[in-house]
Amino acid sequence: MSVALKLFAEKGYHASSISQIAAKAKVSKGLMYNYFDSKEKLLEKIILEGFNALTELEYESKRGDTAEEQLKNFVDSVLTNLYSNFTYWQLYLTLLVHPAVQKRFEKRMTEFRDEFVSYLSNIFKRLGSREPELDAFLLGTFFDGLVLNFIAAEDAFPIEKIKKALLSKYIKTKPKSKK
Amino acid sequence: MSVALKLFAEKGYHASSISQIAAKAKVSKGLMYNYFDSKEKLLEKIILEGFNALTELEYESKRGDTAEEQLKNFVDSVLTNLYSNFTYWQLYLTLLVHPAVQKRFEKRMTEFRDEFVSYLSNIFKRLGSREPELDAFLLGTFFDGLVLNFIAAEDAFPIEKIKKALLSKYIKTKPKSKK
DNA sequence: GTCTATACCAAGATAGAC
DNA sequence: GTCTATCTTGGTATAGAC
Repeated sequence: MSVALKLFAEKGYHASSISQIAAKAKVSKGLMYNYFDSKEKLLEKIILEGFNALTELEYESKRGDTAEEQLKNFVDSVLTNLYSNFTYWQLYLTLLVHPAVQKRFEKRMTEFRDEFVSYLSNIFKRLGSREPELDAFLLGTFFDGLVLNFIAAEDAFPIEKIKKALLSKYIKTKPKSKK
Repeated sequence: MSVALKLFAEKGYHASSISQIAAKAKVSKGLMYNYFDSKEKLLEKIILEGFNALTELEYESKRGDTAEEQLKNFVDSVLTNLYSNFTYWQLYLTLLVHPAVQKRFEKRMTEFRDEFVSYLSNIFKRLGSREPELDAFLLGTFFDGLVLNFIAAEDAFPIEKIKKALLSKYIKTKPKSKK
């Protein structure tokens, strides 16, 4: 499955053949069908597993007491996860991009995204934002852009710089009155 | 070519067959090969044409005298273009997402992106940003996220709201008269 | 320019031996 | 569980008639 994930993410579902996957995984083509009913079922399994990983991320990121801390942890988790689960994110992107594929996982993805946004807007509300939902949406959108850029140009990607910049944009460390 | 563009963008290059394209375009499969040497050459032609459209956008967006005006026009052009060239953007995304495909157009894409970013950072410099390159990069990344979201959920996308929010984030106007 | 017919191949999937 | 051999389908691409 990890071999298949990698191939699907890198070259796309249709461009990756069972033969290639089997060869890279060092098993025969026939054996593949002992473990997975079809190529499509294989994709499905991988995607569902990927969603689980993202859900863990969701819990993990909800640490901290103050809104500032929580936002910091959130940004941190997302970016760290972007590194360690690179391939999952890449696959997730291919789903977003192709509505045809996406349809089958739409519900789960919308659920997932809604939770993210509602959690974020709660933080923004407590940070004093006048339009917390909009701010949450904007940050979420920015994250999507990040994922995209990171995947397109992994190396030339100043992730630490971005983290700092993001936080300083959103968290106004007020010179006069601190909370 | 427009039929092929649509299919490639929606279902992906490999998932779209010459037969499908021919059928939708109401010509025979055989005739396709009179106009295009191969499926790959067809893709190539489409992509290059798409780049040209984006280049036009680039010129179009460079209107205005003050930095504020220019930024506004820039944001405006990008979002308007997102509407009207939806399918091109979608195809452009599929390229970004799959490094294997991307390699062949990497140079052109990097060129294109660099121009965008350098133009934007010039604007930010004149707006008084302390880190104009970073700001330009952040906005560029945000745009990518926008494209992604717009494609994934075209309908539920509050594009006008976003435009306003973006501009008010970057352009500090004294909030007085109009609402 | 446009079609039909067809060559050729690689893909997904199955059968059956061990 | 694992393999090899094989079936079937659908894909890209070509040939050749009109």
